[in-house]
Amino acid sequence: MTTLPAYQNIKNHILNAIHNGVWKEGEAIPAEMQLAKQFGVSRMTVNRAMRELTAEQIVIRIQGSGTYVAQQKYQTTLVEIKSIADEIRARGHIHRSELQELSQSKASDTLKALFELKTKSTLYHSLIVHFENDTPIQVEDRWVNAAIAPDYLKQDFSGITANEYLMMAAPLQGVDYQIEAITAPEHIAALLHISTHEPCLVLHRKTRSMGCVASIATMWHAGTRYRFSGGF
Amino acid sequence: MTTLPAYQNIKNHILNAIHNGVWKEGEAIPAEMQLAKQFGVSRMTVNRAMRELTAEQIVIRIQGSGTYVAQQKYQTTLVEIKSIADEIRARGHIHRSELQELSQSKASDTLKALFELKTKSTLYHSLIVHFENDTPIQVEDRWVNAAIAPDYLKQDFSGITANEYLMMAAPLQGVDYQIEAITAPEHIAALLHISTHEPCLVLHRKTRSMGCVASIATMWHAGTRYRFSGGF
DNA sequence: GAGTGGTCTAGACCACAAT
DNA sequence: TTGTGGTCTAGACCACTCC
Repeated sequence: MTTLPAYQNIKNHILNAIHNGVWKEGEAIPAEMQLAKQFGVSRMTVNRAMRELTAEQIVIRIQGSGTYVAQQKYQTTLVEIKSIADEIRARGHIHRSELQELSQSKASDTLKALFELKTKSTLYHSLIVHFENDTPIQVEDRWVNAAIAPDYLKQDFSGITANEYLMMAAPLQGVDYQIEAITAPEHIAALLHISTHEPCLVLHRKTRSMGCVASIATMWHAGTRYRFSGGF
Repeated sequence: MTTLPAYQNIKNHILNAIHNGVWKEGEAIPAEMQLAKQFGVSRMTVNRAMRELTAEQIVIRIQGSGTYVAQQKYQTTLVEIKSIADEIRARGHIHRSELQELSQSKASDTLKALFELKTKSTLYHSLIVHFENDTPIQVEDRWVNAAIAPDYLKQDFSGITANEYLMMAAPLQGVDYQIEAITAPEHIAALLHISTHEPCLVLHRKTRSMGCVASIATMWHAGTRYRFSGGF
C-alpha cells in the first residue's frame, strides 16, 4: 500500500468517524482550520477533502455556519440502461436499424393480460434489428398499445427508434424491467447471427403512459457482444 | 447575473468548446499552465476546474501526458440490484451459503491492474455458493483488498455474507457494474448444478472504499433460475 | 530533459451565519 | 464581532510520459 495523498487520509478519517458513529447525522464536524492543525496540513488540503465529501453527499456545508454529516445514503445500488441507438452513436459507431415486421392485431389473451386491458383492444407489433457497424447487436420485439400511439404504424423507423417515438408520443409514467440470460428461439438467433444454444442477454421492458401500459418490449442481445454497465 | 467563480468560468469555457466541436473526443486540451495564462489565473484554479471536469467524466487526464476529451455518455433509466441474501429472505425462503474456498495470495499482474494497485499487495479470495431452499442460486467469486478488510479470512460466512462484512468493515464510496450473459466454466457450472452450455447471468461488481478498490466480485446465476428486475 | 498533471503550502480576501 | 466556508494566489516538489 503506497502512501495516500493527505486529502485522502483526511477523507478516510472523516468517513471512518461517521461510519463508526463518532459523528451522527446532522451533527457538526470540526472546522477546516481545526482539522488543518490536527492533521498538520494546510487549510486548502482540508478544503479539498471536505469539498469532495460534499460532492459525494457525505457531508453538507453551510457557509458561515459549518460542516454537517448528511443524511445516510441510499443503500440500493443502481445500474443504468441506456438507449441502444444513443449508446452506439456515443461510441462513435454507426447505428442502423432494419424493420423486419410491422403489423396490427387484436390482443391475444396473453397480451391482454400483460397490457392489463379489459377488452381485446388493438395492438401494434414491430420487430426491429439494430446494427452497430453492420453487426446485429439487438433484436427488439415490441408490442404497442394503439390507444397510446395511434400513429405507430406510420413511423419511419430508420430515422427514429421505436423508443424515441414512444417517448415523443406520450409522457412516460413508469417503467418495469427484467434482465435474464437465456438461449434465443430460432428466428431471433438467426437475426442476431448466432446459434440457438448461445447465451442471450435479454431485457424485458414494460412502459406506462396515461395510466395504462403503453408498450411491452423484449430486447435480445448476443451474450458475447453486449453487456449492461453502470455505477455511482 | 452574479459573477461566477473563476474555476466555473473556465469549466464553462471548456464545456462550450467541446459542445461546439472545437475539441472533439479524444483530442487534447491545452495544458494547465497555458490555460492559467490565457485566463489570467493561478494554475491551482485551472487545476480545480479540470479536476471537476474529470470527476464529471467530461475529460480524461493522464499524468505526464495531458488532458483529453472523454467519450460522451447518456443515461435513461435504472435497474436496482439487491443483496442476494435479503432478496431470498424477502421472498420468505431460506438463505444458506457454503464456503467453497478461502485463501490469501499476492496479486497477479491481472489482479494488480484490476485493483489499481501500484505494488503486488496481498489479496484475499473467497468462493461462496448461495442457496435458496437448498437450490444453488448464486456462485460468488470474490477478491478482497487485504488492506481494506484485514480480518476477512476470520469471518464466519455462514452468519454474514461477504458483502455485508465489507459494508461493515469500511464505508462504501462507489460501485461499478457489468452484467452479461455467458456460459459458465466447468467448476462454476458444477456448483450451480447446471451444464456447461447453459446460459448464466453474470454480474461483475467492483466496490471502492478509502480511496482504493476494496473488492472485485463475479456473481454467477443460472439463467433459468435468476433474473434482475426493477423499475420506477 | 522537457512537459504534463498530482499534490501541497501559507498566506489572502470575501460572503455569510451566529452572537 | 467572530468564526465559518468559498475562493484564489504564486510559488513548490514530485511522478509520470514522451521524445
